[in-house]
Amino acid sequence: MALIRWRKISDAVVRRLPLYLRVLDEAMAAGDSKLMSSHELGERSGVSPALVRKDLAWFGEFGKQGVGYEVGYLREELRKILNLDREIRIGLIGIGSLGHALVRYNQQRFHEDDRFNLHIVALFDNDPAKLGQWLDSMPIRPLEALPEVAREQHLQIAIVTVPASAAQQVVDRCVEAGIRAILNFAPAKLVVPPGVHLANVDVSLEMQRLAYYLGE
Amino acid sequence: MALIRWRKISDAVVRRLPLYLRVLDEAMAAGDSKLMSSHELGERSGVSPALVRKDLAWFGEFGKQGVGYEVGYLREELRKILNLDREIRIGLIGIGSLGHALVRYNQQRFHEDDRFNLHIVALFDNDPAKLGQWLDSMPIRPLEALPEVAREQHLQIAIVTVPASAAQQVVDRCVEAGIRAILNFAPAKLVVPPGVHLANVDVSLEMQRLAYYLGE
DNA sequence: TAGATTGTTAATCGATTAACAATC
DNA sequence: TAGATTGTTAATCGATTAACAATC
Repeated sequence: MALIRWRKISDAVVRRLPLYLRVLDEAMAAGDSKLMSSHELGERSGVSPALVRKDLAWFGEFGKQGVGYEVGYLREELRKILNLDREIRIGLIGIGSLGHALVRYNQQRFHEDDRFNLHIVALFDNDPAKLGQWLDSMPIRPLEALPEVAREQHLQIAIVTVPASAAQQVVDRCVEAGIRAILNFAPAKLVVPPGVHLANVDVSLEMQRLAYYLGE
Repeated sequence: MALIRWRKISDAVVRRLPLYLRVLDEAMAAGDSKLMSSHELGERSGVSPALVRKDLAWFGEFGKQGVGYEVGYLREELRKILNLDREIRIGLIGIGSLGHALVRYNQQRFHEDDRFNLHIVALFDNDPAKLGQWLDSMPIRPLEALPEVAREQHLQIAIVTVPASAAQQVVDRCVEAGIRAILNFAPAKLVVPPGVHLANVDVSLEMQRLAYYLGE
């Protein structure tokens, strides 16, 4: 698989891989048939069968002609491709109500599923009232501790849940601390240098987008 | 604008309109120049100038050649196009920690900005322990009250923050209650009939997607 | 073997960009 | 007027779909 990565995989493809993985996880949990065709995998993930095959083919040959894909095997391969076969350690910056919700959700998921490897392991906030508080047995630290903690705790992803006005500054600090993947919830257009990956979850943008369709 | 809607506007276009609106809001708040070119609007929203002009042209002629777009005017037009020029009433279903966070965020935004018209006005949850509780001066009601409340309160959007296992059922109830726009936070592929619009915010999908890039 | 489904190439579709006449 | 920028058309680019030989 790494062999084939010289050709850059488009973002549209990468976006669908977790969708496929989820379907395989569900099939595994439900004890469905050991085999799944691109037709069924596509059906259950909302993607055409041809596109499923094309997406997977970027990374290797995982199926058997006339048979389909072996659920357990394809699932393991997708986990490797997405780097989800090992623990990924995450720092969360901004411990407001959304931050709380994300920590809670993540802890639950992490503890009830031993194959779920995304793990929030460090919390940061600059509000003096929050410093010293603990959440899920993690201390809330000042942002200035980020470089040190990032190194010691091997943080690889940062989740940013601070107000929009502080977000760019916080992201800059993350980049300085060597973090190369950031999930931003602040409603702001942020800039990161090449090589750093930024994903945005913008709830108010989604709501405004939905409002458009009310006029139809 | 409504005149031109016989030709269906693509989802990619609709997705960018709130981006433009946000830039105009910010320019307005900052008291920037009264005029903005497609170049600047594009720069600040991360879209090419040509695409900005093309997107806007679907809805009318809002600019002046040689001059640009009048910030206040274009903003008002975009608000109309997005139906954000009047109050949009929203029901929230599933009052867990994420639901709490969304209510809190929405109330704050709604009260501090009198032009922000997206308003969560009704709360639902089926957990008996939560029924009878109040949140931000709204009672938490059972889901079975949805059809009645949707009618009385003129709910137009539903936000779904229930567990994945309950999400399809909840969405079906929303549709029955006449709601035609749904924002789903549950990590599940949901099905809605034609004419109903579904937007998904899937945090774990975004995280898994980011994890991919850690391998580069 | 016969039937089914993959991996892959060619065709299509749609979205973005480039270019420029119109015009403020 | 001269310079600038829109609205719009044509060209390009990339992503999806259709089709099918390979093969299990």
